[in-house]
Amino acid sequence: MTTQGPGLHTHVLDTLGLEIAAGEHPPGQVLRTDELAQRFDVSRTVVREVIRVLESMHLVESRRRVGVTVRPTEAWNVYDPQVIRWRLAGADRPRQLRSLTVLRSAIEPVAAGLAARNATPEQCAALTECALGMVATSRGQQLEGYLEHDIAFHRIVLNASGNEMFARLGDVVAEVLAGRTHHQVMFEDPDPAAVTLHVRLAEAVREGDAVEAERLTKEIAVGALHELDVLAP
Amino acid sequence: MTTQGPGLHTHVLDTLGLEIAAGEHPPGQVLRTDELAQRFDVSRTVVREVIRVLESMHLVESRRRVGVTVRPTEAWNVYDPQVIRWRLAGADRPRQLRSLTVLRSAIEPVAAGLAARNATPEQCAALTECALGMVATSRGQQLEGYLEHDIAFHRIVLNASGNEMFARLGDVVAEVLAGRTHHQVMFEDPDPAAVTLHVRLAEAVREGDAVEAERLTKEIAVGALHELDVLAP
DNA sequence: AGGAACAAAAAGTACGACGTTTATGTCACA
DNA sequence: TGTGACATAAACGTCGTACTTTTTGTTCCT
Repeated sequence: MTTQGPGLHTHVLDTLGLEIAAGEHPPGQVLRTDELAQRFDVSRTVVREVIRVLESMHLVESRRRVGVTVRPTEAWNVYDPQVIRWRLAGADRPRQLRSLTVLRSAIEPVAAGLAARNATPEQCAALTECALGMVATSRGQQLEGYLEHDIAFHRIVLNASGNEMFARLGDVVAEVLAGRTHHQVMFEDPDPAAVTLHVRLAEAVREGDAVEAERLTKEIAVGALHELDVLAP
Repeated sequence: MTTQGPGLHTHVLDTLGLEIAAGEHPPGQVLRTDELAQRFDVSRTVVREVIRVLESMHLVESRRRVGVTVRPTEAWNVYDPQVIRWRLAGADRPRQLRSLTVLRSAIEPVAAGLAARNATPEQCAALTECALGMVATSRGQQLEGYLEHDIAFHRIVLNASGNEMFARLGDVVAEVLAGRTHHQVMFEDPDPAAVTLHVRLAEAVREGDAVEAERLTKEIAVGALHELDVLAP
């Protein structure tokens, strides 16, 4: 997936963002707007708009008389879903996947605890449905279907937490889960233990058992971390 | 604080971002680039660049023949420090402060635990120094000095965790702490219990006691949450 | 009523010109 | 030889205009 619809601007932005995230333009390198316009065969107007967006993500910095400088990684807006996507597509996907999974392991247990207190009946029902969907697709190479339910499940938990910051992490989680499924062991069925944990988590949330929900989510998280440890360098 | 240096672009971006974050342009409202150009007395070029940045933050959506539509809050990139600053300056600062504090309460304990394992001697020393600075400024209306040390302290912990996603949350924490200090009880000295907890946390990190570091940070977090509950609606 | 052709509105794109800042080199002077 | 003022040029910043494309509303014909 590149990004969205048509548009000259979109193409240039996506290409440049991908390149920078991949480290093809090391920090400190300067890009000239004229050169970029020539390279992509677009007007300087389009390039400038792209630069402005990249600048708002702190991927580059534009200064007069010097040009557009690529900024070091520490400056990047690493929570921007767009940036995350670019980085996950690049070379250090493993590193990125790991740090995002650690982030999940911090957030999701707390979110699950809150969800147990705040989830609406509709959310509980949807959660149970997702868990059942995971069970149904957990065997026989139905990884795409499983992934879909898995993403939906975690998204519901984050939304049900009632905290806006948690809810907006749904996209990040989706990227992580998708990345994990698509770039690691496509030949194995998901861990049965994880499936069970999700089912029990749906129950705990439905029953309003916050501490159990938090505990189960922590277990899911450590499972995910362990999975990364065995499957990645 | 508006944002950064000079530049026509910066001014328009900041003004519009502030207005949208404040809800002055409700979701669904359409802005026309020509109108904006007229209003700010700048060229359409400048307006378009601003729109593109706003669009990358998912604050607006630009479509042909219809105009620039303001998007609902759920779509916003609420992790973008710029967006956070805009929202914190607006009307629903209390709500925002609360959800950010909950986020902190999820992240920082885990980060502190990691910091206890990974912190370098230099980081430990800096941490202790910050804690001492907090003690020194904890009495006698030195709130600005205290804030400075407090921010530095938490930033070090997040950095020392070794996780990039945690580290990049330093700016958010800084905004929260600053917002809390500047918009609530400026007349009271900080809670002595909190000061003690920070000192003990610095010790725990230095000694590599991860579980104690996590526990102490949780205590700090519940203290902050409680403080919000008594001081805000 | 239904659909197809058409017209208008707004953003998207391009281009060329000029302004502004600032890194850098040069020259004079001590 | 070193230092400071000054000129220069390179890059981005801003502007105005003209043209293109897409979407949408309207009108007219069947």
